[in-house]
Amino acid sequence: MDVVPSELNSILPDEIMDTEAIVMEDSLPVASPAPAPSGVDATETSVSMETEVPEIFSLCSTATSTQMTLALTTPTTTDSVPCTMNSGTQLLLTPSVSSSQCHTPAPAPKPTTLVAGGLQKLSAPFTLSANHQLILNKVGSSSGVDAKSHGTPLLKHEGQKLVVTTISKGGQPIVLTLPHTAAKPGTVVRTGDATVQPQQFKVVAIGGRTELKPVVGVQTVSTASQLGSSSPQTASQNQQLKTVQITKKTVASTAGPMVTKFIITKALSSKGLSSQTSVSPVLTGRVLGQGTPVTPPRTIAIADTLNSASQSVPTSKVAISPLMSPSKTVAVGGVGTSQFKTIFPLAATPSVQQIQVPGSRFHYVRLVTATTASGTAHNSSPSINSASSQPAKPLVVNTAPMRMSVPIVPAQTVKQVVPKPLNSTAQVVPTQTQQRLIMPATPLPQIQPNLTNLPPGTVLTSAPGVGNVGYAVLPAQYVTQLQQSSFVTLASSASYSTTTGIQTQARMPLNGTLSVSESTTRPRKPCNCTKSQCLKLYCDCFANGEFCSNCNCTNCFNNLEHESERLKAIKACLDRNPEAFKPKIGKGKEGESDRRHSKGCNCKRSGCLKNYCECYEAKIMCSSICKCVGCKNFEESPERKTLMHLADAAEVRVQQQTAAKTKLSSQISDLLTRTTPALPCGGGRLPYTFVTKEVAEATCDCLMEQAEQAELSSQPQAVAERVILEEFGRCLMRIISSAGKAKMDCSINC
DNA sequence: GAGTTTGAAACT
DNA sequence: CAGTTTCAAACTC
Repeated sequence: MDVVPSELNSILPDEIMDTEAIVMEDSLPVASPAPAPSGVDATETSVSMETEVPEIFSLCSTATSTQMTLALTTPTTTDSVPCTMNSGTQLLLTPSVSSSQCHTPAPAPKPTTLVAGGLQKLSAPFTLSANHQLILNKVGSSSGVDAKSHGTPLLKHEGQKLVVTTISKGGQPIVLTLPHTAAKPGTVVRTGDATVQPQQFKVVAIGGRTELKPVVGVQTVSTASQLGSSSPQTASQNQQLKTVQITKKTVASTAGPMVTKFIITKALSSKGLSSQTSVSPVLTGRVLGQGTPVTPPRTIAIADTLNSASQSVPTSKVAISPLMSPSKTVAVGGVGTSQFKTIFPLAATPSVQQIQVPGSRFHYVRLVTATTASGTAHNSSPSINSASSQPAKPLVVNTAPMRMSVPIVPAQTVKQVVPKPLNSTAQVVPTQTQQRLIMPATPLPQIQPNLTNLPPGTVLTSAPGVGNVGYAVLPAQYVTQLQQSSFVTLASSASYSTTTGIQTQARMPLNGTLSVSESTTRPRKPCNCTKSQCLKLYCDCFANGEFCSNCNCTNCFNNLEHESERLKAIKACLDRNPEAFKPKIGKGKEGESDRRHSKGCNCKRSGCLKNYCECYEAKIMCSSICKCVGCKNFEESPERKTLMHLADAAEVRVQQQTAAKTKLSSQISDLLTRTTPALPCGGGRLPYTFVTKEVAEATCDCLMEQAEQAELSSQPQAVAERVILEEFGRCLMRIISSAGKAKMDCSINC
């Protein structure tokens, strides 16, 4: 069987699956290139906006009498995952392995692994392993059979084939048989051969869960197709591959040390304006767990801590956005209009579900607080408390599942959310029993009728003691701001900040000064609305589902202080146009350009060659649906070409200037570094200005004093010089010591 | 920076 | 749905 079942395909969104892959080398041979399955239309891999994710499967590869549980995510409190990245493109993780987790064939009352958890139907709660992450189970053949009999998806190796067996929604087994030869990203290769063959999987984060899905040829075809390539080979040429390599050594495996290597390959289209390329991908921590910060140029944010306790996740409908993976930041659209969704990694991996409503620009996130026990999320502890104390009155959400919408952040707001471990007082990643999710989310009243009073930006929290579902809804820019600003504190033990407080934090960092990140990475230009109260689509902030922040608007109601007004305005806009908040730039019909204005422009005097024109502003050409007059924004337009050349030239100049400035700054920095003494403790370098005129004079005085004393005591010249030099050395030490102390004091005070 | 132009949004 | 008004951004000087 060489064709992926449609059920499986349906859960593999192209945008997610095309761009990521994990290569598992677990004493597994490297596979030869896998031919893309023929006769499969690449479009089949596309996923509807709202996708049912029927299964989470664990991949259990049979290995001869060896049993290994391999967690892709950060292990738990008992496991540590050293994480390194080479050349900024590869991340090496070395998780320890529990040898006895995966293969338990018998059903457990409180399943702790996927294998033991039974059928992983989306609609039914399931239990993840200790760290709530995908577990690759390497089991013996006999164990695999047992596990399969319990409905656990298995990844079996049969010669040259990798068979992923699971149960579809309809109860039908889904068997994914991998081609014998598969060596390319986006293909799945079997496991277990002595010959090294790359087995590649795609990490699919679904609603907070990360699933490792084998990449099959169909996906490869899709990728190639999307990237405009006619073959997988061409596709690979057009892609930049970001690889996350996870190396695992079994520690307790009965089979002895094993090395498992995962390679998460992020493919980026080289097409500058394509939706796949506008942003460096971010792999949130669900995939790999606690990670070491990754260095540029390509940042792969590895998620933070994970719980060790079992958690259940009531999964009903998990949205896989066709636009992006939930665990990464993906550009949608093109320059100027690209939109991004930033999804935060959560500690409780399976507890965030994303749901996208067809036709909606919002991505709904369902956040379910996981518990430490095997109970469902409905029994979870509250994730965010102190709702009553918040002036903005965050709603206490009942236990019913609810959907959260996530406004997509405009292109300018693209940021790589890098969850970084904070100190004890600043913790973004929730603890084991609590979740703190700050999610760019906006509830859509028409979809969430019981939350019609929730305007975008409302922070939803669960009440202490009664909450089981924690929601935090914040405008997208807050997410990015909060994420990038280290001052954000989401301590699990502290009371959750009020909504007003959060907003204040977003606008004003805790230290009272505008943070560099905020000032330099502000999502977009501030608005200048004066009459619309920023509650009409005239306001770009409002139109983008964001709060006004650092804007120049007057009488602004686009904030948490005016929730009700804002909600009404949103509702009014949606009443007028249900697609008011949808991106205006989207994909056109088949055969047309990839991007086009959803409504078309109506320009009359600008020739569609000025930024008045929304098409031109979005750097796309006018299409047949435009009603513009005298349009010059078409492919062969000489005026357009001239403008483009001018724009390119201007861009080059800007880049050159930027490069020159950077170089100058670097040189200055080097100069300062070379001219400043190093602290004895190695804690940095002192500013050269520490040697002030007064310090120099005092030093000279000391030296002169020593010289005079030596002279008075009729010391030989050699002795006098030595005394003077010793005094000079003491002076230097005092200067250094004082500087270090001052620096330390400064750091404490600051 | 003030004034003008422009086209989308809002309104009728 | 079309015409008009309002609005804020883009643009010009």
